[in-house]
Amino acid sequence: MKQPIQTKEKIITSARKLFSEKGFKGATTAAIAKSAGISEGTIYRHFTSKEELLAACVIPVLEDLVEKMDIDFSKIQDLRKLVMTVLQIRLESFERHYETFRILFNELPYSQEMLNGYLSFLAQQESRLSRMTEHIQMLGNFSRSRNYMIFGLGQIMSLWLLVNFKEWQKDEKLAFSGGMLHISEDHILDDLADYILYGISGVPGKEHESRD
Amino acid sequence: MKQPIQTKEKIITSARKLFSEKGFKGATTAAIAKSAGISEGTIYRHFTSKEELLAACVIPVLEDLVEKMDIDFSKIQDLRKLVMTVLQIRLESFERHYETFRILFNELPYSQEMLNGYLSFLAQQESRLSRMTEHIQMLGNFSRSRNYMIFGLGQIMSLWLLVNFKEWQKDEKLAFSGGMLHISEDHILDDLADYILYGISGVPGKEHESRD
Amino acid sequence: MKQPIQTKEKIITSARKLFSEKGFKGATTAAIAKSAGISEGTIYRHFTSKEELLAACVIPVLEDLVEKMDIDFSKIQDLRKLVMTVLQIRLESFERHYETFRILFNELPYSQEMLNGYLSFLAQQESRLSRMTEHIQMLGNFSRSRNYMIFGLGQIMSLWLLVNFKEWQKDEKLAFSGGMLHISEDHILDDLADYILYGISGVPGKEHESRD
Amino acid sequence: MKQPIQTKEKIITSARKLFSEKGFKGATTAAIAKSAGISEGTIYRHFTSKEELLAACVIPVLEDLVEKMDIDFSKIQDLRKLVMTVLQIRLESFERHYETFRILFNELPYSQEMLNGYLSFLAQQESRLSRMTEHIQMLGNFSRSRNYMIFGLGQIMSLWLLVNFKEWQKDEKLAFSGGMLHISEDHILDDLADYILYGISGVPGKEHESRD
DNA sequence: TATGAATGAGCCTTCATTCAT
DNA sequence: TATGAATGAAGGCTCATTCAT
Repeated sequence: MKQPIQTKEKIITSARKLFSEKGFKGATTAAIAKSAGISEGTIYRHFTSKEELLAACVIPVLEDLVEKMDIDFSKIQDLRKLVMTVLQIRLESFERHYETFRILFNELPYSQEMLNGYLSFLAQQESRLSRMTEHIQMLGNFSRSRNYMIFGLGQIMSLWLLVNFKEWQKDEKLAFSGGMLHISEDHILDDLADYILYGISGVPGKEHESRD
Repeated sequence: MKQPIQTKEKIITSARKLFSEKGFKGATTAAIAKSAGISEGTIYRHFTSKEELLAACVIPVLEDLVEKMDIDFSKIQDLRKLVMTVLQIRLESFERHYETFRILFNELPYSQEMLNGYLSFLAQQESRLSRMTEHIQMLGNFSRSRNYMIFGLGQIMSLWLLVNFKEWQKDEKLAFSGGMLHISEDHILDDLADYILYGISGVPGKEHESRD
Repeated sequence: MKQPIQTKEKIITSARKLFSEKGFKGATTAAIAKSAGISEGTIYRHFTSKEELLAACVIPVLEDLVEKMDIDFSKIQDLRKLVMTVLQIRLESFERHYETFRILFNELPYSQEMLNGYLSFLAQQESRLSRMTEHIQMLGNFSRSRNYMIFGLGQIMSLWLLVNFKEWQKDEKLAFSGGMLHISEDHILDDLADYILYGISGVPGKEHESRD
Repeated sequence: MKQPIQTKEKIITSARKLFSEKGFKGATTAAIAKSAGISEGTIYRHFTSKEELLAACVIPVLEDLVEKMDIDFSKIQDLRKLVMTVLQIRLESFERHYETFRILFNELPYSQEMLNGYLSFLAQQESRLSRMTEHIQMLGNFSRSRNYMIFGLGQIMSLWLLVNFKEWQKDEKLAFSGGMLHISEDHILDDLADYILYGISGVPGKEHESRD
């Protein structure tokens, strides 16, 4: 028996790349097979359909994420550190699994299955987040803004947009200068933490800077 | 003469619906024609290609947006009010043109043309936003956080997610209860304004509420 | 009543041009209507089908030809002159009705109807040619080569090719230099008459020239 | 492995037949597939487009012709024999590759590509023909008629017409009796050679026959 | 008579999937 | 398990023809 597992992995890797670049419908099984260096028929030895292959591209990453998120935040006593930690984990995930997240976010609207999958992922995170929120309140006697969770998701989207802009620049697909959006990567997580904690009013007591 | 304009509008309306539901590739010209109650060939008397039809679905809305954004913010002297105004306009746009924005955001990654179109739209808004930011600073002696623009985009995405959740519920496509995310629509813009202004630390001096 | 005859003629003229350029299938009714400056529906006021329009392009010219050929060759007493006359008439026809002949020859293979039409035209000419042949023999005591009629058709094709080469050059469609085929138009009919009368052995008694 | 080569050949054979009968536009891929006993999609595993299939029908025959024409005429010392040889080769080509030549001649006017291809074929033959002509002159001290090449093409067209008449009769597509044109196939090449050498004045010294 | 919007059958082409080897 | 030729159901698009005005 030749390495069937390697073959399966090769297919998934190629599929992930092409699904992310061209979308689910835009990536043909022929292109995937060619990119994986195998024949078209072989795909159907390992997956019963193109849809199943799509799932195989996304699910393991999602599972990996759940695992990665399994951190005991209760040990973190500094609120800012806690926020930073969460942001860092997310940013890292987006960067490491860029292709998978592109697939996820782009196909989500068309696939009830993926949508439910992702929402159940969010639901799993919910209790964790609730606990974290309590922890946050305890730490800083902060008000918990109503609707904070959806605002938080939006914040996460900032990170996702950032990663996308970076990837686009890498591919030189974009005449776009990050400059237009005044993105300075060096401090982005610090700034985002400040923003989350204090909004545009800034850190209390800290001198107002006029930087951009 | 039969009503040529009505026909064209019917096609665009049907196309917008189907493009938004199934994506550009997923919506077939046959389905669009059927939904519009006309024959497939008729589409091609009004548009030279499916791509052109897509453009016809998106462009007028974008132009409408540019117009809608043409507000003189300098007259607004209250910072909170200014933030609320911007958020309200965006939320209204998302709600009124839900289908078009779905198309826009979902096809953006695959269409260099649309991407460039949207980025140039953003660029147009940039100087306006810069001026507004200065105005903001003047109003409240607020620090302008570095990277504020990308954070702002993320905040806008919160609104976009909100509209999506609402539409999904409307279609009963979703077993999802907004409750999971603790969304209470009544105060959402108020809360978001607070969040943008002061972050999770909340409005200074205001009693911390523990509501959700 | 506006000039319906003019309209009909305009349609035929445009159709002739387009059928000749693009072929019957390649010329669309839309293009014909546009070129004629009328609407597509109007074509069907004057012709029941595209096929009928094709016939209307070809038939009048064919009838005109029959008329033109109605010359009393018996009065011509010089054989060379007789041959020249026939060639001249044909060349003139090809030049004047270039478009129609293009249609005729190009669509002949696909249209049983046109083929039969053209063959019956040939058949009509047959008795005339027979009489002419007898006349020829009488004039010059020439042998009548067996199969002379099909050879004669081939000779006529030389003229047709000539006209085509000229038209192609006119359109600059062709990098082709008539030079390659050593065509010198000035003497072409003279030379062809010589060729028909004496073949490549040349006119007896005449000095052999080494011209090209 | 199934027989891929056989399949490709089957497609070409069917395409050649249908292109020749109905023309390029008149022959549909569906009809070709059905005639070849394969599915429509299979055509596109072997050819990237209908145009490429057309080329595949024509090119090999043209290449075969070039090869066939590679005869050393200098060894032929009898002029009549030389002429006969050339005519025989051409007639044989027309008969063997009847379908291909029909395609070639019928599509030539609409395809710049095929036209250029065929003209470059003619150009290749030109130097050969020039040499042959010199050879002819040497052999018989014959005059080289100006414009001989285009007249020669016309003569070749005689053969082409002949083959067409024969094929039409074979298909019983034609009420046409070759008799009308007084074609007697037995001696046709002999007669054509005579005609080319001596025109309608006939072979000098030979009794004038009054046969038809 | 003239219009031109509408039609719908049919064209070329693509692509996920199957199956004999 | 792997192959790759074959499939056939669409897909986007064209165009001769019709018909209400």
